[in-house]
Amino acid sequence: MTDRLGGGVRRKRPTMRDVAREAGVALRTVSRVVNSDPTVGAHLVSRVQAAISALDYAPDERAQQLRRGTSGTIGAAVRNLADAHPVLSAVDMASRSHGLAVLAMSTEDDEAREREAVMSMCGRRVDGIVIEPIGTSHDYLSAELAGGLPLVAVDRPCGGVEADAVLSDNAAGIGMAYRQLSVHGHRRIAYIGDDERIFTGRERAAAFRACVAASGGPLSGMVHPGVVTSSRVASALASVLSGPSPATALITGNVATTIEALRYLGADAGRLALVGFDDFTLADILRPALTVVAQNSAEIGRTAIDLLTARAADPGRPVQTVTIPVELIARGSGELPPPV
Amino acid sequence: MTDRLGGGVRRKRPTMRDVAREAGVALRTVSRVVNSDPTVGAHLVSRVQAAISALDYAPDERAQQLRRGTSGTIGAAVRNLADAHPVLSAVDMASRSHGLAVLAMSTEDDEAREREAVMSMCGRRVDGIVIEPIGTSHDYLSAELAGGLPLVAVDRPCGGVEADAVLSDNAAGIGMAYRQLSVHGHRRIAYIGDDERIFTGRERAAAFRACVAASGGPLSGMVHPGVVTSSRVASALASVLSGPSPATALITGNVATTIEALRYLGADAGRLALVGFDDFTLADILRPALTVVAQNSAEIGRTAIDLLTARAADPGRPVQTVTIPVELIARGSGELPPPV
DNA sequence: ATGCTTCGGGATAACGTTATCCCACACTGA
DNA sequence: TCAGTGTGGGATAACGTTATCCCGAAGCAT
Repeated sequence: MTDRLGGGVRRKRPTMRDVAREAGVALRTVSRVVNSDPTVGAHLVSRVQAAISALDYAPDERAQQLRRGTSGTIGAAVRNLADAHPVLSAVDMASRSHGLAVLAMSTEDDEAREREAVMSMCGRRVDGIVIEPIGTSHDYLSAELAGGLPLVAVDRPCGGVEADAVLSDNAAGIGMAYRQLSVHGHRRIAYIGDDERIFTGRERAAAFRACVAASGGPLSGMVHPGVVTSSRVASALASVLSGPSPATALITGNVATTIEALRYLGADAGRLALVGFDDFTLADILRPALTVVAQNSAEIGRTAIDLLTARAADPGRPVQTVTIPVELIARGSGELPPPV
Repeated sequence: MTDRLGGGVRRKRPTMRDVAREAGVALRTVSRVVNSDPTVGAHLVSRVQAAISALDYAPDERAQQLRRGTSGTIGAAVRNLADAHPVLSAVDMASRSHGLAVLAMSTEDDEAREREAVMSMCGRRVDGIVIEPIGTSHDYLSAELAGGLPLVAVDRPCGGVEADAVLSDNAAGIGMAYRQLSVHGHRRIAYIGDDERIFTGRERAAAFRACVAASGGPLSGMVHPGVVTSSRVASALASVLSGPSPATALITGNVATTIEALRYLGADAGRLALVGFDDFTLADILRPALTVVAQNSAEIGRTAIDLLTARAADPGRPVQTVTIPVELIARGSGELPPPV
């Protein structure tokens, strides 16, 4: 397990002391040159720089961090590193523009893993954490938060602790999807999505129920939240499409569900109107092309970093939840008419 | 730019010294308890642990790293954090099982960015680096490599320096694709892929030419390497499909090309036999489902970490290039017959 | 009772930086 | 010539750990 690297005899790196000796100056002078302190004479500067490049010296950031008290790194605990992750990418970009590096770790949708990752980041004394929370309770973080750790939840709020959050406007998104299908003549609309123990699953399912209630459509047997597995989506879909008055349209609550639904429908995909929550790369290539509610990942990432820096500057500021608008992208599948 | 966080008054964290004072023991004893040194008496251990949890103490890993001389972190410089990145995910998994964390940074296919990212990792004294090289020359790394930095190139080799590498068997993959199309009756097979300045683009185009030569098929106008843009793929495809004897089958050299080709073909996708290099999530949902040459990302990631740890253990070992087999997954698009 | 071993645990010096002090040197003005 | 004034640059003490020593007390045999 913990075999950490370094068995071999890796040549030790030159330190500031070595540079000082090489240049024939004091340690502190090298530090001054490295930090471009203007109080160093020009020819001393060049002598030190010569020594630096002669020895291939590069400062040890860990020592700098330790001394300075700041790490220049923010942690990003995301659900998954394998799938496309536009938010992580946006976080990376925004961080870079602040001179910060991103320590990305995946939580694999596992509560223990999440905790492990976050604690490891704390141990590394990151200057802040962006988290896509998976666990329902994050009170293990309360000590850190009380200590002033800037933490921003993305996509879902943290449970049990007060923390800044950036969320998508789930209710509005479901509303857009529902309206689009209604406008195109659908009355019997079904929803399949994530487990309601998950925040987004809960919000989206609730929003869907509200839409149905508001429009007076049929509700019973039309809402299928639950863990997203191939078989569960398949059976939910089968039940929704069978019986005397089957659904003519479907809203899927996340990418995984959308894909499983498409897999199940196969060549019959064109028979059922479909709007998926969340966009993905190939949605425009499918036949019919997929109508989606797209989240603004770039904006989410940027906002997360903004909140992080704001809290770092003022740990006492009130906790804030920012909701980012979503957008309906009509590509065809959501505009299919109901069968006559 | 470099505004680093920390403007606010973040409460300072408890240190080992604080714990020692709280528990009424010596500093060193706390360290012993933290590192579970067996030479500490049981009741002292519990007293120290009580103090630790009373103060919410967590050791500063940076100080540990500084003192121990090893960082427990490996850097991963990958082209892109936004797209699906199964190799990064595999690297993350494999690292975790070694007790290592992964510092992931994206290079955005930019040579300067790559250098910046790698140098930043070196400054953080990572124990090793996994890199998906983008630049053609990596001699800025020669000093680090000479110093014993374990570095493994993934997907493409580094240029100008000797370093371990894990590559996919590009030639075999193109061979499989070509054979599959031949077996299904195609004679006029075209190839569109990445720029030949890029290693994989070069290897795959060369392998394709070799296949054509070996089978005695037509070559002229059939090979289109170049930068992958929507317009270039479109015009290449148009040229390949026009004229008196158009191609009846196509091999695409990477995911981006595959997707652009599908976008261009639109509803006509079923008319052209197609095999894509590299698999992706929705390939099985397309109509017709896409036949691909799949790389073994999990194996690539695992092997990279293996090479890394091996070099860390023995910096003097010979540089090694490992080739990972690829696999043809027939889903339909590559098994379409030529039009009669 | 005394000498020897064993073993728990405390000072203290690193690790590679930066920040605080403080001194030595040149320069100016009377 | 001497006091006053910057000013470049060197010792040295942190930052929060761990490793090396070393000491005091207890256990054992004689």
